[in-house]
Amino acid sequence: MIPNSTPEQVEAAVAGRTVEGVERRGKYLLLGLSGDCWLVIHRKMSGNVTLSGPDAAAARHTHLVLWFDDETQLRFVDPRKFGRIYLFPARAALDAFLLGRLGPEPLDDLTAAGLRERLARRRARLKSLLLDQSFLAGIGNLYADEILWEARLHPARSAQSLTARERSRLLDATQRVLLGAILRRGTSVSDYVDANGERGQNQDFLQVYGREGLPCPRCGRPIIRQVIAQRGTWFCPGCQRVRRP
DNA sequence: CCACGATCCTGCTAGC
DNA sequence: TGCTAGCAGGATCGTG
Repeated sequence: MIPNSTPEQVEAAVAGRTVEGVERRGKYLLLGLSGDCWLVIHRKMSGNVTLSGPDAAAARHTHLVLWFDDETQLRFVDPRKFGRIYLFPARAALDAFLLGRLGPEPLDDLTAAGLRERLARRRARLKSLLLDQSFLAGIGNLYADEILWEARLHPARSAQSLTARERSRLLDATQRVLLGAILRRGTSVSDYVDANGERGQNQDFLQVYGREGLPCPRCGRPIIRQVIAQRGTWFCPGCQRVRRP
């Protein structure tokens, strides 16, 4: 689970250091330690990062525990072991790693002109693009489906086929869906909990994801599920059409 | 450039 | 009740 280091090196690197800052870029959690050392965690499918007291029961599949002076523990628990822990000896090395993998932050760095230029260079289907972290950072399978529903766009539409109006809807939908999910402190469709062990609320507000057969909240047609871009994809065949009716 | 399959793992559940 | 096939919040690599 440590692609660019070893457990021994991680242990040696974190010992005695102070956490000076916590950042996020895409789906990567960045822990800035004293002396320009960076510990980076990606939760992938099933990982959770929590803070707990020293006496809290140890969950199965705990792979990393950071002990702080005040007895607090940061724990990384990941049953499927898809999660990854990286160690970078300097911010420059971390930035180089992220630069090659991540596109702009949808809520911070994305403009209408920026999105237009990025879409113009691509022919892929919208669903594939939204899942592509180098196109936009941080969007996963369920948010991709929710965004495309909100924007009334078919997941198999090709990027360069979008009209200016549709591009605008896509940008608005992306930001609205992500902001809504953040406001509700995340989507716990399964085991996700935040650092305090609290489940999010956004799973109770999903419009299409995981809702095959249920009526579209907008037009009432039953939601359908198809595999698109290798992933389960839920959308409304009534208001998300490849071509206008 | 793009689509797709395989791969890394464990746990849950729908269906028989 | 017990078994098993299928599916799951992700990303990478190789093939065509």
